[in-house]
Amino acid sequence: MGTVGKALDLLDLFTKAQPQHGLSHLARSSGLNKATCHRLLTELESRGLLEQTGPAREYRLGPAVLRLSALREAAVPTREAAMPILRRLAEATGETAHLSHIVAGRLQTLAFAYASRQGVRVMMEDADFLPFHATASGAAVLAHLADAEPLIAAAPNADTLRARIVEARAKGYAETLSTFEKDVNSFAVPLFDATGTCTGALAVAAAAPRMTPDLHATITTALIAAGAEITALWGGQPPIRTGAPT
Amino acid sequence: MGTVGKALDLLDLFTKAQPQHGLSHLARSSGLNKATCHRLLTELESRGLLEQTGPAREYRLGPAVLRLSALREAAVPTREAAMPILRRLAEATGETAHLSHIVAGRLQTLAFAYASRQGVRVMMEDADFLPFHATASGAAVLAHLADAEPLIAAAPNADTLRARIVEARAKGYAETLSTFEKDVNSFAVPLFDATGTCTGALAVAAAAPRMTPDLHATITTALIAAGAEITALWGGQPPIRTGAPT
DNA sequence: AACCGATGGTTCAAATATTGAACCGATTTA
DNA sequence: TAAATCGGTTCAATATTTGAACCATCGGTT
Repeated sequence: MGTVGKALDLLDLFTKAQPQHGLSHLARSSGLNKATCHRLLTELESRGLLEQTGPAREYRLGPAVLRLSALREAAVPTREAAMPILRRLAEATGETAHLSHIVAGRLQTLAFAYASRQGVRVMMEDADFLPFHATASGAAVLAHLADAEPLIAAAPNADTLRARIVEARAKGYAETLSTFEKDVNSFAVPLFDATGTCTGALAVAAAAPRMTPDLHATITTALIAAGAEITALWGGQPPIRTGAPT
Repeated sequence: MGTVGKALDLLDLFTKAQPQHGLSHLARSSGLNKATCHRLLTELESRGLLEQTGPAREYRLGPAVLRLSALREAAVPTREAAMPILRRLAEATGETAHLSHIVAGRLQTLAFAYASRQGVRVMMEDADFLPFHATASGAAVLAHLADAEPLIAAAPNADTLRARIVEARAKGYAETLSTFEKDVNSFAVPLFDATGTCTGALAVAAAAPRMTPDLHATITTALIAAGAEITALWGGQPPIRTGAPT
């Protein structure tokens, strides 16, 4: 792996839960030598991707990332464009909707929306990574990804995951019951870009105790419609169904 | 300069005006060898900071930057927190307000807001860089920056810039008349972080033909108030006036 | 006050990754 | 058809990165 790869890996250590890190801590959790780590950090800092805070000299993400994301959204309005649809989906179903994107082989949460009417909500964190093997979004994506096999095989629950994926292909949406989080039923559809490759997922996470056959139907139909809308908005097209009857 | 610095410099080539670049073009405008450039690009791409588009194989900013910026805003809500104040400032003055931030020795536009009532607006691009020597924001910042001298000396108009800075220190705001853009009068105040260092500027850009003594007064008072508000919001404090009478 | 174990940061020879001219095949232009 | 792009690759020469050991400093214990 090249030097810049190591530097960029350091950025992955910054999360919602841990937005600040000291030098030694970063060196430990990245496996890099302290001196190496320090050099990479200062190099990232000099470009504004990181900054050092007050007297503790901890590192956190810097203001340069704001420019990059503004440019990305201006060039490819992935997030902002999808937000209204996401909000509508949350309202229509009365549950939490969220959008995720495949980034460097991982599933990254991009955005989410709550239904205003519910007191009990399934809470989400954006800017975090979702495990492929334990989420409906993961299954929806794996069902339509080109080389999903290695990812599936690597999962701790490869068998049930495989079953979930087969089901997702058949029904058009993936479903998990209290898998990633207890008492949360999740439903997800894949999203596609202009080349027909699956690049993300749209999901609804519902509180399990509320679930009824009616709500199930409401969610799945609204979800499929919203998914098609976002895919269209991204200039995308669902892939041609292979093996369909003539 | 280290390798990661070169890689990060590549990111600077992506702008609002030029959001996509081919390999050869990037190599040329960065001065890097094509092979080197290609390696750096693929490394950036592997982490999702860049992505390659369709058949032309051009590079553009990737979805990973969205995660970084979401985390940054969650940890340090620079932009979102200031937006309401920025909008209020635009409405109160009837002109265009904008917010910029010092990033790696440059002045980066963070956000802007237009007044709804005006047909003629001073237009802004966010996610771009402002020249220190030709903008009110630049002068406001230089007036309160620790080691501003080298930047001032490097300016093509060091003398008039120096005068503008002295005036900014005295009045509490900086002013430029048709400097950066023709027929635009700009006003700016510095913003400070918790350590008392100047980290950005808040500005109002007004259409020169509209300018009257009344409007001038409206703008400067609203600007100073809004600046103090944002500084306070950022947990900042204006520096202690040195050399003030006892 | 001396000691301990942290912290952030620096040094420099040894090891390793980076570099760049030349090359390739594929398009596009003349 | 030929010349000139384009994106991408190769490999020996080279310059950069690496990491153990080293400071100085801090905060808590004994």
